[in-house]
Parts: sequence; C-alpha cells; structure tokens
Amino acid sequence: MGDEPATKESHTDAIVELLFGLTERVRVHSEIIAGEFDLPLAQAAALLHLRDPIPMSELATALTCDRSNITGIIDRLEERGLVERLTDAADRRVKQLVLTRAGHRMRDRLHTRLYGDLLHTPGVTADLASLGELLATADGAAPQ
Amino acid sequence: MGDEPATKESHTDAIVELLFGLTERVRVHSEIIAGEFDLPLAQAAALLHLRDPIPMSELATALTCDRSNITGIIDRLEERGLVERLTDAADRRVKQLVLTRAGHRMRDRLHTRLYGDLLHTPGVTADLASLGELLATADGAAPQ
DNA sequence: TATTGTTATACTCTATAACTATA
DNA sequence: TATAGTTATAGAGTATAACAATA
Repeated sequence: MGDEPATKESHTDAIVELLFGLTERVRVHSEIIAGEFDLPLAQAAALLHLRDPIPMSELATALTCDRSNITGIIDRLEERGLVERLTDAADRRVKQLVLTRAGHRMRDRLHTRLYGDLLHTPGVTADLASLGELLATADGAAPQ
Repeated sequence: MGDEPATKESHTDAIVELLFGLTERVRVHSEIIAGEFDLPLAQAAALLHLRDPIPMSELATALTCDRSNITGIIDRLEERGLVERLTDAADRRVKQLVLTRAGHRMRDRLHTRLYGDLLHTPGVTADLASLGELLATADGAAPQ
C-alpha cells in the first residue's frame, strides 16, 4: 500500500481528504440544526433513532457507544417529555424506548430539517461535486 | 424543495443517508485510530492541524470551536510533551503552537494510519461505492 | 451464570462570561 | 478600544467497574 505509484497515492489521498472534510461539515451542519431544537448533538442523534420503540441496548449499538452512556442521554430526553421508558412485558429487564407525541413531532421536524438542507449547504455541495468526479475517475475507490 | 418528483426525493435522500452513515463510520474509525495513540479525538484532530506552527485562534477556527476550548486541549498535549507554546515576537499576545520532535513523529504516524486505512474499512468502501453510483446518475447533487 | 440497565467515578469536551496582557 | 489567550464555571458526553433485577 505504500509502494503504489505517486498518481494513485494522491488520488486516494484526495478522496480521504474530502471525506474528512465532508465529515466535519456534516458535523457542523448537524450541530447547528440540532441547536435550533435546543438539543445537543448526541440527544438529537438518539432522537432520530427512536422512530419505532427499541431497547436501550439497541440504541447503544446504533450510536456506537456504551450502554451506561444511553442512561444519561435518555434521562435528559425524558425530562423534556420527549421519551418514555416502558418495561418490556416479555423480558422485564428490558426497557423499550417510546417517543411521546411531542417527541414524535420533534423527531420528524428534526429529520426534515437535517435531511432537507444538507445538500444545499455550500461547502457540502462543492465537496460532493469534487468527490463525485474523483469517484468517477477512480479505480482505487472500491478495490476488490 | 418539497414539491420535487418522488424519484428525485428518494435519490437525494439516499445520498444524505449515505453521507450521515459515512460520517459516523469516519468518526468511529478516527476514534479507534486515535485510541491506538492514546489520544481523545479532539486532541488527535488538533495534532493533525499542527504540521506547521499556527496561533491558538487559527486552530480554533480550523476545529470550528471556541478559543477557550483550545486552551485545555493544548494543555493536555503540552503535558505529554507533544506541543510547545512560543510567544510570537511580532505580536506578544499571540502564542504560536509548535510541535516537539515527539509531536511531529506522532502526528505523522497518526496521519499515516488515519489516511492509509480509511478506504480499506469495509463499511466505508461499500458506502463510497454506493455514493459514487448515486453521484454519477445525479443531477441533483450539485444544483446551480 | 449471563444479561439489561443503573450508579459511581473520573476525565474530556464544550460554550459563556469575565479577566490579563498586549496592541 | 480591540484582540489573543486564559480562567472560572457549568453542563454534557464518554468509558470502566461494580451493582440490582431479571432471566
């Protein structure tokens, strides 16, 4: 991987650079939109995953973090009346996370704002166009 | 933007979905690699920006965060002997951030690991391939 | 014994506001 | 007056380990 021709090296390097750049732009965009709902990013990300009821552990998996983490995040969403913990009848260890009506409304509005505007953010648009070109001329993007 | 044909809607939706997915994968990948160097993500990101000397405020701009934030991050990197603060002779308010030799070594190794492996991460490879296809058939990706 | 979720703990990140030292 | 960086403060995220309830 280090003995590739220089042209290939800079080509994949450019893709990686764009990916990191896009990641940062997506993060900033998401933080701004989440801020409009007075939500920290982690709580907004959790809310998005709660369209249907799921157990705490499943949310932890979806967010790639520890279970102990979820407790605090859900605590804060619950305090705001957006989520409820329902004990699962089939396995009483499990808490099913269920959105309240207010939670559903906010989740849907958040989703709409987040998805609707991302592709119209100046930096993202430009980066995506560049990435598209690179991937089109790429043989190194998806090596098999 | 809400009155587009259904086909276009799902097309851009798929791109956005992929972008958020890629963002999460890049974050997880970066956290794992940073962990190999025993660095929290924020410190790793800072280190990557310090190839050449820059003032604190410029680093804050690069990381899209408040200046007060940088103080703590640089404190911890300095405690580990990776960075030094040099007072700028031309403007004595400014502190130029300069990597030590150990800092340079770690920054370069970090950069190599981070950039070298990203495109070989299974999920990233698959997502990029899908994104490439979508962008190739896309007229909605970079509207002007 | 194993698993789900919580708690206690410790560290890091983050922004705001007030401060200092320089300009 | 304005700017660069710091400090104090407060809230949030994060993981580890130990724990209670349930399986």
